[in-house]
Amino acid sequence: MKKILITSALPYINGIKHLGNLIGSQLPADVYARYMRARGNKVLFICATDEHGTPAELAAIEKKETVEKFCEKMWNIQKNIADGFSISFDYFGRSSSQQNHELTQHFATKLWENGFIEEVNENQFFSKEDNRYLPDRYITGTCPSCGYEKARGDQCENCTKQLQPTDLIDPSSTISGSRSLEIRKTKHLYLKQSELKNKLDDWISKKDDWPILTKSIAKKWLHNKEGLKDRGITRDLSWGVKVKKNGEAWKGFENKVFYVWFDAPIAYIAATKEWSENNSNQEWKKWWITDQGADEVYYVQFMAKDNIPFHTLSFPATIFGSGENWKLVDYIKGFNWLLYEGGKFSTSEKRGIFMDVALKIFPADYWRWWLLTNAPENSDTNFTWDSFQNTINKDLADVLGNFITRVTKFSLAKFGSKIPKCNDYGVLETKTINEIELLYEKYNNFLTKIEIRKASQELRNMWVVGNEYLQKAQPWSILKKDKTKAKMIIRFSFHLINLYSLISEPFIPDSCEKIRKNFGLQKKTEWPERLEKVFDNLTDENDMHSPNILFPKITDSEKEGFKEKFSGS
RNA sequence: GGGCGAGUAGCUCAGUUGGUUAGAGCAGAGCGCUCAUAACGCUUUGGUCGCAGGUUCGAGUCCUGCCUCGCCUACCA
Repeated sequence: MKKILITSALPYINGIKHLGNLIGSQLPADVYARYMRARGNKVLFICATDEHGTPAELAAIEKKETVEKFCEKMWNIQKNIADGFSISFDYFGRSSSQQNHELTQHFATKLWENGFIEEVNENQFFSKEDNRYLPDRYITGTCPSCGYEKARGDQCENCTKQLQPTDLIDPSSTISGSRSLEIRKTKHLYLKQSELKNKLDDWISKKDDWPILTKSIAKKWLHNKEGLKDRGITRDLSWGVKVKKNGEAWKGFENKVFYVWFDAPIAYIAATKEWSENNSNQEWKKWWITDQGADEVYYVQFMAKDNIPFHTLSFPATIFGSGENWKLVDYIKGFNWLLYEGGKFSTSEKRGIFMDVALKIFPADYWRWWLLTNAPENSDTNFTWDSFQNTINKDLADVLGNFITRVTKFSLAKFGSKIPKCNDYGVLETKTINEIELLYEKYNNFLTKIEIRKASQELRNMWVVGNEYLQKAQPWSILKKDKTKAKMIIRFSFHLINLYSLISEPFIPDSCEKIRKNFGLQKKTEWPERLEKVFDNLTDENDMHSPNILFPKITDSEKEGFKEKFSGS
């Protein structure tokens, strides 16, 4: 038994996430968590909302709510949606928690003591009308380079030139449109990542097993022309973690908060602490502090590629710089983008499918299956309705669902509502078990290595074996001459169904639960080392209930309707 | 411009340290079965592995150049 800590990237609080966000972190993390639990490991699967920053404040203003209230509401919504997709978090916390405030301040204090934080004077735009400092991208003006009138303070979208907000001609606030902006001197804390560059480089260089995507992004940031840059970790906002040192206000930073990217990853630790304290224990230390047990933990992070720099560099820099015994990540699984019908998912243009809407139109397992079998592990993946329909109808309805239906209906019609007795297996059954055993081993290997697509293919291959078996065994014709043997075949088939309901659980947990319920199969168990065991463990008293269609097919007209509906504004 | 990745059957992809006739799923064709969500099973048609050179007894797999696509990053001389 191993201890495995799993975190998925924190979803930002300002809105409902789309399917790309789901497959980029929470969903594959859930597969891994479910698998590792099923294999008898001690798993802790943690996530939280990322709540601080200007976008959250603005979203709250738009909704005419206080930012606290807004975040609480959105946290609930995001939590419910995650539940809707059966994401098996052990704890879903919030970056705004008391624990995160304290830990963030603690890290800042340690970094300061160790000389990895410095105070830097900067000029920044202040909008009188909005009564706030404006982040670069919230300033609009004319691009000095190409004359485009709606260039943002960080970049001109027209000519792609990188800009400083002070470069803009006739700048205005994106929030209010106000032109009464002034440049104010303000002081910020910088994390001296550059001084930790070699340490980070050494650390990453040793990670031979990391995916190319993860390592190449990290290496690029370390070795580009300017090297690893120091980064500002404070902002002039009110919503966030107050800048404190040793628990007291940090002189000169009384009205500032830490920048989200600094406090967000710390929230992995803080959320674990929340979880722990809710249970009135100190378990969290065993997961996060190396000399208190965490050195035995295998820690895996899941995220989309845009988050990789923070997890390979910034957060480790925070941990290294603290000089304390915090657990570092052991493996980072990064994902590419999910595209929608060849283009990008777009919140503003309402293009693509969002998590709340997805749950309203199809069961979670449909989405899980398609997304996981097509996980953007090696390159961007394109979601199309045609592919979705085809994959679901073929894999879930025809291969798995129909196998279950044909066994069930036959058994009900010929033998009644009890699963027939008779474990007197013959050559064909042994052969079938052996065949699945081979696939099962591959499946386990892929899941261990977090190769989601490949694992899903092996799972499907195991489902196919069920249909092949029935075709060869032909219980419908055997029944005419040897009723006992027909019973044996059907019982064996039920054992296959039982097996599928166990091992498919990381991918389609809701359906697996439904299957077990419908057939009165035994409670969920750990996965066996050897499969023979599973083919022996149905009791004689299992009833089957409503043989409803488990996976209704997606019709052409449904598909066409959704294509139209989600094509964007 | 630089960095990274990808270009393999109609489509989506897999191809481990270079080794005998290049694989899977879907789609197509034929046959079989009738328990089943017209589902399933078996057989089968598709590939000069982006292009051109090179290394090697032998390259989809290594090297060089080029072309196309995607992502990241920078516009410095």
